[in-house]
Amino acid sequence: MSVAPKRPKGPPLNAMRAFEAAARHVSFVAAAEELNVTAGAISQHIKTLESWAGMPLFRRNAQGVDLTRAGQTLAADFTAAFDRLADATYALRNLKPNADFHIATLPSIAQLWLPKRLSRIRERFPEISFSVTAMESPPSLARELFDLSIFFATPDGSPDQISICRDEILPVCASSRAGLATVQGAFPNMALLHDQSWVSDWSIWAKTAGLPIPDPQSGAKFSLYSLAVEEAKAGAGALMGHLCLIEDALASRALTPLHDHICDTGRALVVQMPQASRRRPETEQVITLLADLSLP
Amino acid sequence: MSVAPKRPKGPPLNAMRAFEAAARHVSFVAAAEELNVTAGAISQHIKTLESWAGMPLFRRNAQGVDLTRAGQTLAADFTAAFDRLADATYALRNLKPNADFHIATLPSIAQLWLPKRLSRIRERFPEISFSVTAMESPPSLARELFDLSIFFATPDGSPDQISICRDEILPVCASSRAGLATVQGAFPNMALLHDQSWVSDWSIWAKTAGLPIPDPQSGAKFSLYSLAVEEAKAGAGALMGHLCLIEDALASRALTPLHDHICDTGRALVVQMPQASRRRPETEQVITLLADLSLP
DNA sequence: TTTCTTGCCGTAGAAAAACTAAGGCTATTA
DNA sequence: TAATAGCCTTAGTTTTTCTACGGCAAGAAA
Repeated sequence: MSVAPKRPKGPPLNAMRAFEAAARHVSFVAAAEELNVTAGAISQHIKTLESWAGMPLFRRNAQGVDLTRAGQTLAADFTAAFDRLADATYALRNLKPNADFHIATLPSIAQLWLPKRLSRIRERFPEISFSVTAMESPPSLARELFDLSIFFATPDGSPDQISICRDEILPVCASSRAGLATVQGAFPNMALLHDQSWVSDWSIWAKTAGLPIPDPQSGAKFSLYSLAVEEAKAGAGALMGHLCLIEDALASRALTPLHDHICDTGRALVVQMPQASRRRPETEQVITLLADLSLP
Repeated sequence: MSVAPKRPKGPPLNAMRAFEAAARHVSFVAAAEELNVTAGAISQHIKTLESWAGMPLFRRNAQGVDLTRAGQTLAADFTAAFDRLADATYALRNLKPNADFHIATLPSIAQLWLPKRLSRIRERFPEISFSVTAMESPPSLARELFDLSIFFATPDGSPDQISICRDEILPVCASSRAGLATVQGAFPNMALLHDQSWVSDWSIWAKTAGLPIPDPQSGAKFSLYSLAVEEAKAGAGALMGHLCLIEDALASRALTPLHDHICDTGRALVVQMPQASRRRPETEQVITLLADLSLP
């Protein structure tokens, strides 16, 4: 006769959220990044949930995790539930008229492309504060409270995204060294500069240009593209330039093309917004201002 | 140029849950009871949410709370979301084959009606542990992890509930005092005994019996009906007996009716189960055993 | 092979969140 | 006029959650 004094407690909400994120990403580290915590925290949450359920939900392999049968069954339910909760959260946030407008984007876009546009946007909406969060890969707008994300991507035709311009690349260097580069036999006749996460830029360009480059991954690597741009301006070598990111440097003649072949990477600068019901009223206008080409 | 380093954080999950419960009950204390915390905790959660949202969600009046316009808008969204989450939670719990089976019921039912039936149920399902949680009012099975609730209620014809027997009352007292009670002019000729939450029992019976009782709310009040039953057995006075709760005492002649009028309160002993998708597989059989009248 | 890298685990201590307890205030009920 | 019912606030405690960091195992690279 066990007369329990307390109502049965469900599992902790935070543990459920951690499980949902981990299941969706099939990765503890990715879930941790989404939730802004360490992977250890995710691991503990999931252990809590597993011990509540009395069975394992993930199989831990050395090179990653995957869901058990039970875990798979649950993941769908939890994702549906947290989707609804995200709806409610957006609704809550959107009640506030002048809440912060959050933009997620690549560090390079944040530094090289956005500032000019953002200042015009701020002029247009002086009462709203615009926050920019830099990250390496696009957040899920179904889950995180961003009002806009701007990344290089292959457009998928969804009505929630708008393609601003194609991602076109061509080699550039400091104008002061431009003359020297092309006269010799080897191309380019100087060190290569790379962004750490775009190390294959030179190979891609070389292939479409039909210009064999001996060792297209050699050279200095920078964790931020803007650092590589600065180095290039300073004459440190040749950089594979993404047109939309170096428009200023080209206009001011700080950088000069090393070759006239422009390679289209097939991707584009894509602005993605949340599903219609979650959008801030300003969204459309902000996008118009972002896409506007008539900049000073 | 505010480049925020961190992803925007949503409101704390626990605050959302507290808000949802408070909005549904339109009461902080009721929400607190459902969530097994104090009202102060709910109050703080809601304040957290309100400060996150930047606007009040509840209006605090001296005799209770009510939702603001904004709060009303949100309540529906949050309730939908937590309903889904409850689905997921039930699914998680139901993965475990022999998880505890939780029954919610009135203290009086738990003490006077359930034990006999429960022991037969335990015989039938020796591998499952049955927990009984006593509470004053039925929990929401859409939200709390109970597998069954048993309360006095007016049946509403839902397929998720089964009516076991009508709630019929008649006055009783210790058999040793039965002869004395009815001979005098006043009825009953002894002190009245009451359960604190059923103080109008005597009035209800008196009205249908056509027997005026001078002061039907006077007499000793007990916080538990079973205490009143014990007192009655000990000869302390007359109790309004609920037939299904005193069946044993009547059978053993520890208590004797003081009058032959039986009053139907219009309510019934109702067993309620969660919606079909959330039920434990044993539920139907458990109910059959509960409803079975052929008891020793 | 050996070494590097990636991703999860475990533990301990630190930080943050949540909860309780207790005293106050206001309006309704007796 | 008192008692009751609800909510509030504050302070202090308890519980939860998080980070930091050393470990381990498997696959990739040298």
